[in-house]
Amino acid sequence: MTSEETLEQFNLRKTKIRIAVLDSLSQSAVAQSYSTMQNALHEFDRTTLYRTLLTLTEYGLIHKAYEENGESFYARCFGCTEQVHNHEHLHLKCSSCGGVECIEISDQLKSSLAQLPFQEINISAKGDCSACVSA
Amino acid sequence: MTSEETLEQFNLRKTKIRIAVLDSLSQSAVAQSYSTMQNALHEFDRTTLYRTLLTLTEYGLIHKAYEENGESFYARCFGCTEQVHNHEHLHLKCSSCGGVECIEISDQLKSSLAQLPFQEINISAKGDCSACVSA
DNA sequence: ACTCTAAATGCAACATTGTTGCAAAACAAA
DNA sequence: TTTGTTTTGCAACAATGTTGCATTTAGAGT
Repeated sequence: MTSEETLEQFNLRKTKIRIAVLDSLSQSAVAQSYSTMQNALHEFDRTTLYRTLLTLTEYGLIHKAYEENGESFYARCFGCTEQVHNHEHLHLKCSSCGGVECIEISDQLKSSLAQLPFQEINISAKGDCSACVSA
Repeated sequence: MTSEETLEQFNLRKTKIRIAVLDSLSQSAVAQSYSTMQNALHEFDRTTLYRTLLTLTEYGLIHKAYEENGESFYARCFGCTEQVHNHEHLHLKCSSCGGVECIEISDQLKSSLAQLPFQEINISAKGDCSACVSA
């Protein structure tokens, strides 16, 4: 599904920056930092980017995968809605390249987490991402 | 063990702010935000607080329990050293009071996490903290 | 107690991000 | 195309992250 179709599906206006952000995150294997996106989308005002990320997060199209020292990383959501967030993966901050990767978790870990009486459980870890390991 | 004794054990100078930060976090049941500490320790410069938190984190006396929207929460470490971090608990951000609580995790979850090939695994969740639930 | 040296602090300064208000521009429906 | 609503761009400010440097302090030795 294209970014335009996705926005349409969620009844969101198809603006340039929303399409650009969705396109960018959809094509990226790793989560992108706010500053990276700001550089890539320098044609837009940073406030607009800020609010775009808020809106897309609110509607469950993207999620904040990782945050450290004031730097936020965003990734495309798959299978999330405004009501149900399905983030059954962990976020790996690469000690080598600094990137953030979303990684699927085992069924065992999923069931352990499912027993917890909390919402929006998020696991982050540090290590080497797949790109850096294979390099 | 007193904060002074702890600092001595780690070969850290016993300065006023370090003792104050350790005392404060040791007595607190929940993690404290940077801004909270800054208000409580307004006699010290915020840069000094910033560097104190860095140093105490580096030596494993405290840890950053949670970070969201640029607000960091710190908690006392127990059983951590500079080399080995033993953060086998999750950090619960209370949807009600906004506080951050450290919660022990089950052995099952611990063993699931132990199988992962990553370091510094951190679990955060949102829900109601024990104080707000019982209130 | 005094001195010395390394470490820590306070202050200034700047970058980045978070956040809000408001007028102008863009979008979507009629 | 017109119109009403939403979004954007810009200004502005707060908070935090971060560094450099001169001053002060802590701890060791005398």
